[in-house]
Amino acid sequence: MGARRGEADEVVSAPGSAVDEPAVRERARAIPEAAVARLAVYLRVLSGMAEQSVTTVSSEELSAAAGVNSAKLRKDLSYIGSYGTRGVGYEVEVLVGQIERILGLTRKHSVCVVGIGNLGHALANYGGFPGRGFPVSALFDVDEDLIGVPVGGILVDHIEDIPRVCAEREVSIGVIATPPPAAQGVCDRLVSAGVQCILNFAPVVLQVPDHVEVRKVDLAVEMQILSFHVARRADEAAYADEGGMVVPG
Amino acid sequence: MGARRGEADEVVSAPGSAVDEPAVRERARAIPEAAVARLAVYLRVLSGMAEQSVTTVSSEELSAAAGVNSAKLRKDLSYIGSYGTRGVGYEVEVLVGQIERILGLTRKHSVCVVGIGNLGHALANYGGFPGRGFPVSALFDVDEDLIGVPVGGILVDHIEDIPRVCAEREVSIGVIATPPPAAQGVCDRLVSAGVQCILNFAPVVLQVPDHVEVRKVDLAVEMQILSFHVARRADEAAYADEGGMVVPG
DNA sequence: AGTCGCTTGTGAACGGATGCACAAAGTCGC
DNA sequence: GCGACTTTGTGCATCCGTTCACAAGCGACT
Ligand SMILES: NC(=O)c1ccc[n+]([C@@H]2O[C@H](COP(=O)([O-])OP(=O)(O)OC[C@H]3O[C@@H](n4cnc5c(N)ncnc54)[C@H](O)[C@@H]3O)[C@@H](O)[C@H]2O)c1
Ligand SMILES: NC(=O)c1ccc[n+]([C@@H]2O[C@H](COP(=O)([O-])OP(=O)(O)OC[C@H]3O[C@@H](n4cnc5c(N)ncnc54)[C@H](O)[C@@H]3O)[C@@H](O)[C@H]2O)c1
Repeated sequence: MGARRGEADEVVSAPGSAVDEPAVRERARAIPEAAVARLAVYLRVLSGMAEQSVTTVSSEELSAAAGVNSAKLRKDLSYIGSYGTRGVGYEVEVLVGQIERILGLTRKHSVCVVGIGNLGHALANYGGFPGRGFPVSALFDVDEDLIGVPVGGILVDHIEDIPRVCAEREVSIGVIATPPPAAQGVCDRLVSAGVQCILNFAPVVLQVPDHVEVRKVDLAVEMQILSFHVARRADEAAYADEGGMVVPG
Repeated sequence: MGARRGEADEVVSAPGSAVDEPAVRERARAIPEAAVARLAVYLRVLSGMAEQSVTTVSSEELSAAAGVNSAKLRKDLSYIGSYGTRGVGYEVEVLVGQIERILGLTRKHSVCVVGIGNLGHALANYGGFPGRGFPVSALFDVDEDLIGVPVGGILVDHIEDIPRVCAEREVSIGVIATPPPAAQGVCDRLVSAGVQCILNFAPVVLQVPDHVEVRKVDLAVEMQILSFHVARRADEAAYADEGGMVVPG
């Protein structure tokens, strides 16, 4: 989620509103964020199964393939409706369709990448996005040597042209791959151009208005989390040595 | 802090049962996973402040810079100890040191990258890892044309050599940037070589033994989560239009 | 010393996510 | 058509993480 300025935290549920139907609202808006992330994983696994002509799958099989608990998987699927058959399982095609519907993948989402350096090149050349409904349709940089150069089949435009090009190509997701100091400025430009979703690779905390959704990918943070686990494990080992733990086997 | 009026309130938490908690003192290192991730972010913000010669910072300032709630920040910091001064704030240097200690960053963690394609090249060339205590010290691929070629100053080795090279260079973190079908095999090799932490970019669910820590970066999933929010927002707008919703001021 | 204002650190309440366990609901075999 | 078997969908208890609110502690100023 995007960082919000001062305090004003947005309350998701409508307060004292008179007539409220929390239970059976046709489209459940109440899907937990964590469940959404897992649905995307299930979708990938299911797509793979569909390619191998698997027609039905049980929660046990699917959960194993996705690396989660089967009860959790069933609960996740229950958020989007009841599409299983008791005693049998789920039809792969149906689940794929329903998850795509919920994730909004029935519509194409054009992507732009800003900052065509090492990472930007890799992203622009990556075939995995178009294949999943996220065509990369615009690239931007400030480097004059890059402007007009084709990368992954798309010409690089100057960031001054973000508003025009994003509007023309109906960009709905902006990916930031610039050096950290440039990220906030680029972000502001994207927001001004009407882009409401941003994926940020620069290790900075972006400030955005409430209506813009930001997700970040921070590799240094990932590594530091791994480092923490190494350290913790070392601590535990030390404790086990000293505190007399019985090693099995 | 919590001793309300009467001081000898110690025994408050003794609900009935007699012998129940053997694991009270085991490890004070019970820092929630989510807090660890945020500590890494605080560390980066604090490092930036230190560079600008900021010496002290309040929880309010730091939390704003890190994009979180100030109470949450204080609680996160409380997991690692009490290093603040009431009425004043925290000393930047002290916090940096303590967070580094907790995250295990006092030790260098050598990294290897497997799969030197688009993404692997970007990672190998990235200067942000060495600068944060994660030197990239080995690269692997299967492509004969790449073996022996220097990328980012490191020669690419064949994956057959993973055990030897990883041992020699004391690699503790393995990064997987191969095509999805190769990822599990590479993962198994890394695990056999003693690598206990893996960062996976391939969109597959890796199976590993319990003692190995895996984190994944899945860009397609990130985009699909963004897509979900776009769809949800569209739904809400449609609902507001149709169902006469009162927009709060 | 007193006290005033500021900020930390933390109980406690809350809310959301997880996992268990089981009734409901279906299929299959006979 | 019936009963046995399988698997879903979910109520419930639990756990984890977030947020609030405030006493305790510190420095500054008088
Ligand atoms: N390369 C990696 O593997 C990697 C890994 C993790 C994070 N990152 C982060 O991703 C970002 C990009 O990394 P990189 O290695 O590709 O850097 P890079 O230096 O190779 O590329 C940065 C690109 O951004 C362009 N740029 C600079 N200012 C700009 C602006 N104001 N508007 C638009 N474009 C601008 C530059 O011209 C350059 O082409 C950095 O923030 C980096 O910290 C990179
Ligand atoms: N490029 C991106 O921006 C991007 C984005 C998201 C995810 N990914 C994922 O990252 C991975 C790599 O992407 P890429 O674009 O760099 O692919 P790529 O095809 O450019 O590179 C893959 C590299 O892996 C090597 N390789 C193949 N089999 C191997 C094996 N068994 N052992 C070691 N190396 C092997 C190939 O020789 C090649 O050099 C893929 O799984 C992809 O889905 C990439």
